Amino acid sequence: MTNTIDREERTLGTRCCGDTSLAHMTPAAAQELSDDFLIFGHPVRLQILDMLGRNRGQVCVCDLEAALPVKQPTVSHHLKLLREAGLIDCERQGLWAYYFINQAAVARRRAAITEYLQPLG
Amino acid sequence: MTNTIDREERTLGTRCCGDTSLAHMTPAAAQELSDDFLIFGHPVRLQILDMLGRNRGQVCVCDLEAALPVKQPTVSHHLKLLREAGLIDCERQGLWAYYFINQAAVARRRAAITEYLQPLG
DNA sequence: TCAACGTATTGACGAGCTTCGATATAGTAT
DNA sequence: ATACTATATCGAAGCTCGTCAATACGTTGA
Repeated sequence: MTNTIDREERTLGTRCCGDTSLAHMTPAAAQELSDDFLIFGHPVRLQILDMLGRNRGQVCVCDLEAALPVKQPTVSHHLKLLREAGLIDCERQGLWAYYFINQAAVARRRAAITEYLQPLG
Repeated sequence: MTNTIDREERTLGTRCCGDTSLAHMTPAAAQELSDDFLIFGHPVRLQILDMLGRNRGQVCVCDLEAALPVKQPTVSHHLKLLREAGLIDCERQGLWAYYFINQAAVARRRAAITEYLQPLG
């Protein structure tokens, strides 16, 4: 039986795992990855991405506004965040702005997220 | 060529996609999924989970505190959030509290996240 | 030119999150 | 008992995020 957890020898003032076996992600890597999670951490943004995924290339802001429980400035705000994160792009056509998913960018985020989560469970 | 995007016929005051083709996630589903993302949306929590993943069953709070850029009450706070989310559990042994990952819970979150992201890109 | 329209931006407000000092709780060693 | 230890909780301060009314901007149609 390898890797027996040996807690009996612990004395006060002693750290459990004294050495580098606790080596972990750098704070920078953790920060970057948490940003990857955070951009998906809002229901309105999830719904926007879902709608864009189901209606590729045909969705303008007024459509989103009609389907979402927030007002137009808020929709524009979340669209801007998603655009700055690189997850979506838009194409202006006259008055309308048609939004669509940047599939490559989403795939990259999904890969980073999966790579982190997989070893955990 | 199916699914041609037909933007020429648009007139003012008309929504692009008038019908149910925009059908999307329910707000409740979006809220629940965004919570799944949010619990991973902090660098300290990501580092905690990473350390617990690498040192199964041997990590106590003082170890985490030593490796993280925050003070002990903050570590305890994030541990509590992770515990309430079901992602980790702990086992008290004398003065020490040994934390470990709930692998099944992490796997469930990962499945929900992947199921959402996969169709997008 | 002018009014109506779709979208983006600004500014302000409220809510929630993160952090930490202080303190509480509970186990250990002398 | 007493002093010390490890962890949890409390309370407050600071900060970020989400929201929307008001407004700005650019386009369209008359």
